[in-house]
Amino acid sequence: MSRNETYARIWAVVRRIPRGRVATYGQVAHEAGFPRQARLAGYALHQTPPRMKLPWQRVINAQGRISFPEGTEHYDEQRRLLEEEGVLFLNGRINLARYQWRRSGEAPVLD
DNA sequence: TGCTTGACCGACG
DNA sequence: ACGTCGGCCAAGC
Repeated sequence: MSRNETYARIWAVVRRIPRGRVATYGQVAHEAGFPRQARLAGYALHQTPPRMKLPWQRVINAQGRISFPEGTEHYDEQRRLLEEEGVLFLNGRINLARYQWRRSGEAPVLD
């Protein structure tokens, strides 16, 4: 499988994440068909051309945190975009139980 | 070619 | 709540 094909599959998954929800790198990789390759998802996003207008901000790490160091432009931008769509941060952390995107039929979303 | 790095993760102490 | 380690694998030098 070519590199572009691999990235295309990852991008396709990211595009499916609804507004106001988030997914982890590992989850995105897994659903794209690459289990245990979280880094691949991160790398694909890193390589995303800005003009693609992908909802990249909806991908966060498994700890419920933004993967950029706090205080960087990237961090601020991602956090702003997420808060704009209603995602709440508590101590720099997103509650995955509440905001993680799940395909219908899986795990309940609690309040 | 080989080595290091990284928008990662899960397990373990 | 830390820190460490091994697994992953594409990029970049």
